[in-house]
Parts: sequence; structure tokens; C-alpha cells
Amino acid sequence: MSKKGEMTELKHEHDYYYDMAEFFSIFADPTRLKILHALLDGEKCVKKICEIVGLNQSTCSHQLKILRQYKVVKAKREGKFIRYSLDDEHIKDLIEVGEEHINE
Amino acid sequence: MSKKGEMTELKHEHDYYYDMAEFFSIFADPTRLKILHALLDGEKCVKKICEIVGLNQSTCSHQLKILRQYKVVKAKREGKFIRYSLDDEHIKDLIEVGEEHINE
DNA sequence: TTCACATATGAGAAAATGATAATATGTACA
DNA sequence: TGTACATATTATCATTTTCTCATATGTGAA
Repeated sequence: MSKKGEMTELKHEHDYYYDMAEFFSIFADPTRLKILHALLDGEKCVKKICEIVGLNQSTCSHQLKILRQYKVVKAKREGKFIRYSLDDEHIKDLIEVGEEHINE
Repeated sequence: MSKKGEMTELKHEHDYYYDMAEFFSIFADPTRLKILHALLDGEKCVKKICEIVGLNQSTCSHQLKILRQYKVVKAKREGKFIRYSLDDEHIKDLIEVGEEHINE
């Protein structure tokens, strides 16, 4: 997955398969999957997410940014905290497809 | 996605999210998606696949090997030709999920 | 066996990706 | 205002990925 801006300029406009590959790329990283899994049961602040996935704040913040860019998660500020939650109803389903495949 | 053998040695055994990420990685590449799409309507030989995806024989062969390793496609020899076809019933569904997301 | 064709493999370059440290920004509260 | 805490950003590095060229292997037919 490349940065959204650059990609759009380098590839052919409306390149169907690039877009699809980009979509699947979101879920092709264990850290992002852990974050998404952590959000399955409700919104959480960044610090909490860091604890759950076991990686430092910088790493989580980067991955959260990617997930936000692709509208997979959304963020809302509450005082000092920024709480993240799933932004797309279909995400749960997709993660379940992956889980089913793994559990075979 | 890394080579199957290495991966298994480097990561923790039974690492759930690595396995899931690996699964989604298969579909996170436009060339592989093009190949899979080309196989949706039936088996094809490598040369034919190259023509459809518009990439050279070496590139296709490499990607077909990956798809084979992950049991997404299967190959059968018929004389000089090797015909590839989808090996997993669920693949069609997964590609459709991706397509739906793109078409929103 | 030799030739022509179909496919696979190995090595290397270029690009993308993910993790991290260091630093910046934003917010609440004293 | 200043300080402490929460989060984001920037720069950099190591690793992984994809593509391509050159070459190897496998197959059928002459």
C-alpha cells in the first residue's frame, strides 16, 4: 500500500485492480489487524490501543493514520484523549472472513 | 507477505494476526488480482494469462507460484501447457467483497 | 537426439513498507 | 503562563516486495 496522494498520481486513473489491492492491503498487516480487533468491542484511546497491541505510541499512531485515511476507523477528541472506533460496518465482516480462513 | 518458510521460522508459532495478514496479503497486489480475475471464468494456460494481465512471462510465473503456495490456484499439466485454475471456492466471494468496496 | 515452445527459477535493482527515536502539536489544569 | 500528559509528525533505517533479465527445465515432435 502506498500513500494515497502519490499513488493516485503514479497509477492510471481509475485503475480497478490497484484500488482493490490497496483495499486488501489495509488488512495485510498484523499491527493494523490487532488494532481493528481491539476496536471490535468499542472505541478506545490511543494509549489503550498501544497497550493492547504491544507496540509504541509512534507506531500505533502511524497505523491509525492509515486506517483513518482509508476510512476504516474514525477518531473523535474528548478532552485530552482521542478515541478511535470502527468507521465501516463491513470491516467486522471482512475480519471474520479472514478469521474463518485461518481457523480451517 | 514473506516467503512461507522463513516466515514460519521467524514469527511466533500460531501467531494469529500474522497468519491473517498473510492471508489478506495474497490479495493485496494488482497483478495477482488480475490473474485471479482472469481465472474466474475458467482455467487458462500461463501464456494466455500473461496476455490478459499484460505482463511478461516471468512476472506472471512468479505470482502464480505465490498463488499456488497459498493454495489459491492450482496447476495441471496438459502436454506442453500448464493450466491454472482457482483452487478455493471462497476466493470468488472474497474478490467480490473487494469489488463491492471499490464500486462504492 | 535436436529443435522449438511453454513454463520456472535465480539474481539483482528499485520501490514500498513498517518500526523507531526524536520532536512537535494540542489540551487541561494549576 | 507554565507544566504534564496525549497524540501526531518527521526523518531514517532495515526489511520486504515486485519486476525484469538471463537462464534453466520440461515437453512434444521431427
